[in-house]
Amino acid sequence: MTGYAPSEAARRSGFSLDTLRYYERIGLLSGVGRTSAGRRVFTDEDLGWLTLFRCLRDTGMPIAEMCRYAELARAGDHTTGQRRALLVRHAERVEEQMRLLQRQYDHLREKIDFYDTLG
Amino acid sequence: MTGYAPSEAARRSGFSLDTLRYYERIGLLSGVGRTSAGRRVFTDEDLGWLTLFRCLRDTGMPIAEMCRYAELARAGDHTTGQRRALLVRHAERVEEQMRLLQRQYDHLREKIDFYDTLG
DNA sequence: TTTCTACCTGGAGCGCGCTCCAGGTCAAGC
DNA sequence: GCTTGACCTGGAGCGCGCTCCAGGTAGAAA
Repeated sequence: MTGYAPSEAARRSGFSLDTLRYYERIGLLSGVGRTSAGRRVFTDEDLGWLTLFRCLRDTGMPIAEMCRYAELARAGDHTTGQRRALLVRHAERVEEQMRLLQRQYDHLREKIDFYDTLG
Repeated sequence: MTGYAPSEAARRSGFSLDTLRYYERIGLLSGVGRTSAGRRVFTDEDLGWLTLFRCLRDTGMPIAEMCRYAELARAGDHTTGQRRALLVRHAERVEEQMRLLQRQYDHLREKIDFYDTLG
C-alpha cells in the first residue's frame, strides 16, 4: 500500500490541499494516516474515495449527502443496499440534470443561430 | 403588449418574487414598468429576458456575465457581434460541462453496477 | 548552522446567489 | 369603515463550499 503526500494526493484527485483538509475535518474523509511528524499520508484507498467524491461533486451531489454515503460505507457491509439506493436516486437526478442541460443548450444554440442570421 | 403582475411573472419564469426584485436591483433586468401605485408590471419582452436568464443560469453562467450581456444589448445594435461571441464562448463551456457530466454519470452507473453484482 | 519548504492546526473570512424581514402602501371585498 | 392580501423598499442574513491566515514544526538542502 503506497503512501502519498498531501500535495501528491491533491494533484491526483484534483482537490486543493485546503479542500482535502476540509473534507477530513467534516468527517467526509476519515482515518487518513499520519507520519510521526503529524503529516498526512494518503493511501490508494483514500485516493479511491477522492475519485468517488470527485464524481459525486461533479454531478452535483451536496456534501451532506456524500457524508451520509461515507457513513453508510463505514457502518459495514449490511448497508450496501442503502448505498446503492442512494446512488440510484442520485443517478436519476443526474439524468434529469443532463436532459435540462441539453434542452437549454439547444436554446442557446438557437439564440446563436439567430445572431448568425443578422449577418 | 400585455402586462403581468409579479406573481404571474414569477410563475411563468420560474424565478421567485425575491429573485425578480434582486435581478432588477443589480441591474440585470431594467426598465420594468410600474403601476401608479408603484407595483411592477412585466411585459412579454421582460418575460423574454427572463427566459434567456433561465437558460443561461441553468447552463451555469455567472450572474456577472449575464449582466455584461444585458448591458451590451442595452448599448444597441452595434454590440451584436460581442453578444454572439459571449454566447459562443459560453456554449463551448457548456459542451465541456456536458462531456464531464456524461463521463461522471458513466462512472456512477459503473459503481451502481458493481453493487448489483454483490447480489 | 541557518534557511527553506512542505506541511500542521484552529479559526476566520469570502463569493455567490439568493432569501428573509420590518415596516409600509394601496385596492378590493365584506 | 375595516380587513385582507398582494405588493413595495432598504437592508440584513443565510447556506454552501470552500479558501485564507497566523503561528508553528519537522526534515532536507546549502
